Amino acid sequence: MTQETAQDRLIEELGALAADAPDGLLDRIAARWITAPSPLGEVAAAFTDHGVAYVRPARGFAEDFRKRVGRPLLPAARPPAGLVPALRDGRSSRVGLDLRGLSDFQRDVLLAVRTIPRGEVRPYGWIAARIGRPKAVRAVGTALGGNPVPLLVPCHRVIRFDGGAGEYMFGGAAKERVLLAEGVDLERLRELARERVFYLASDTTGVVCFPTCHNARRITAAHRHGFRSVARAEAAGYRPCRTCRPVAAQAAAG
DNA sequence: CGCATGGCCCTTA
DNA sequence: TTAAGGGCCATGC
Repeated sequence: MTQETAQDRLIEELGALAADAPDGLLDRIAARWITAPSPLGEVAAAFTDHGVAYVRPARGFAEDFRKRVGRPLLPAARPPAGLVPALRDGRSSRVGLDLRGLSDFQRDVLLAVRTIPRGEVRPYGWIAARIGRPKAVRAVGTALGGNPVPLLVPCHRVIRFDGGAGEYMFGGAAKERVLLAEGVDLERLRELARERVFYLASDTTGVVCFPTCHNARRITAAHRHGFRSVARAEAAGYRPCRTCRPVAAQAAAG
């Protein structure tokens, strides 16, 4: 018998045991799941008593879950509060997550990504800087590739510094589609990038932002100035926005 | 500019 | 235990 078959058998038996257990115990052993519409199509979400642990397309979900999480999976009577709207349009970010079993690094990455507001994007390097590992840029991408809860941890809002969408577990096109649904104009970001503009500043507030920061979007054309780096903006007398925190992606960039 | 390359660091096989 | 490689990025032609 292969190891995988043995493992499947074990999971199945655990599930059978769990089915007869009292409710409280059951919910500590098994996960529950629901399906819901999302910009990626119909998705399913599995949750434990700690929070949502896994989100993937509804098609083939149970098998994906078994491979990745390996814990009995039972249907849920109702989803946790806020989950369905969060999956539908990414507006509610208050859904509890079960991130046990992840590395510290991956958890740090996911929690940082969760702070990116709907309608905005940040580069991979910004996440790296935020978690105190400014050089672990590629590793951030690796960590996001393993995001167990896409949409809830909005990894689609992390893009390349040059305005390219970058990779995505469901493909780059899907990433652009989700961002478009959230109101992000990637085309404009790429245009700016072509002119070497990665930050926008306002000469009325003296603040420099990432272009998608809601503060940056209110700058009128007459007062808007583009910059190639935070360092250059600071040299021109601007300070980084305290909302979007455009820390210098790389210290050397001048 | 567009492309290639080298550095970086976490994860997996 | 190690080595290879990835959802990147700055730099050098």
